Amino acid sequence: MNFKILKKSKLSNARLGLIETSHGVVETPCLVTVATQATVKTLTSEEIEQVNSPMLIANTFHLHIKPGEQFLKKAGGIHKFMNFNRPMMTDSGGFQVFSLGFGRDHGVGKILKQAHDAEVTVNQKPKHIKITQDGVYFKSPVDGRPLFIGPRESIKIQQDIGADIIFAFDECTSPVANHEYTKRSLEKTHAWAKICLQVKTSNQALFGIVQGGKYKDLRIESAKFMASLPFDGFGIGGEFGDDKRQMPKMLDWVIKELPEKKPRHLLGVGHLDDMEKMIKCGVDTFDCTAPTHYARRGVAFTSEGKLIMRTQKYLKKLEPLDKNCVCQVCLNYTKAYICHLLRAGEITALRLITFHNLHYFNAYVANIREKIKRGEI
RNA sequence: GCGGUCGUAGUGUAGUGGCCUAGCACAGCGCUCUGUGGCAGCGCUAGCGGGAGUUCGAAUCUCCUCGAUCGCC
Repeated sequence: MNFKILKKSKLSNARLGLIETSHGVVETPCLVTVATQATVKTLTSEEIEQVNSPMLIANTFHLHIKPGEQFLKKAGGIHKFMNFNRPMMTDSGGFQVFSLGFGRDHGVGKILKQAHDAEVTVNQKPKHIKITQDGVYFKSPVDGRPLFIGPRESIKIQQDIGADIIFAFDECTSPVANHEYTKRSLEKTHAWAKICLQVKTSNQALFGIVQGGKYKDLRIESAKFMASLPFDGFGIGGEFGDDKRQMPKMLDWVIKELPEKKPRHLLGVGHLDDMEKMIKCGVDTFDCTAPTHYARRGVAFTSEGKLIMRTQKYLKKLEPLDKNCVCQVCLNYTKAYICHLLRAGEITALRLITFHNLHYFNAYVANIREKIKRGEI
């Protein structure tokens, strides 16, 4: 992988760049489309290209469970397996330490909407997983058999999967973790980061992940630590405070410490109203489930806002989801048809909305790139 | 015309005298979803066909009435 910076904004920390890999070149900033189980749910790989998704991120934990990295390696790697020839990333499994651990216990996501009673303290242990100095014991959601993933295992799996960019194994901490817990967790994440660098033998790009929760001292410490290591780029993980309006401030703490010449990936954040703020902080790539996840709940993103397509008010609307959109769904199908399909329980509705949402999100980011190009942000 | 069975939210149903200010499912409406769980979670709206009686108390018992359905003439 090679990263080139084409332009730096004079108004903000935003920048235009190119990530070059053996599977092609990606213009940044860009949204990385989520393909956890080697698929963008409901779409074929040909369709992923049609919605202009430049890069995908799959998941180590899920692919380890099925079909297994040994098989993926035999199949010629993930690109060949899923017939997708653009750049790909794999997430390390570190997010599952949170989502299957304290996140599940407390029913919280990585971004808190409001104050929460729960607190993660240093002596607390998650109910369903076990975190040790060496890694994490999970139970397979398929058959309950024990799974162990640490930095060595994660890198090994990611090498076999064969994405262009891989991530160091980390512990994504809960937004309700206190300072002491987060500090201890950070020590593990840092130790694991070094191990990841040591054990990697492939020529894949390896990104270290900055953690530290909402705590300024820890975020800065983590960013400095990761920056001191020979990573090819950086992930910014974990949570962003009790209120996502704080996110730009927290990104500033971190990005200030990261080397300018290397790409920065913001993990798991990217609602439409977040994008410009993040990009102005200097984020190059980011991934988010919103376009695809909302699509499967029947919600379409348009220039008129979020449309809940199941409601009966769309049953008779013989017009496209978005009049300004040029995607194949908007050119060929109506709200009435999509509404009918949703209410009839037909899976094609989910496909059509997924296709449109991704096209819409990708166009939205492309527009932000244009703004940087024109010197507007 | 006679006899039987049955009428509970939009739909399908639970409930056979007090634990029913009537439960559930789907539908409707609203909210949630950010390193992903397609068909989810939470909330709201909405009903005992109508009337009279028995009873301390009726969706539940009695009578009348309306409607559905089956059988017989």
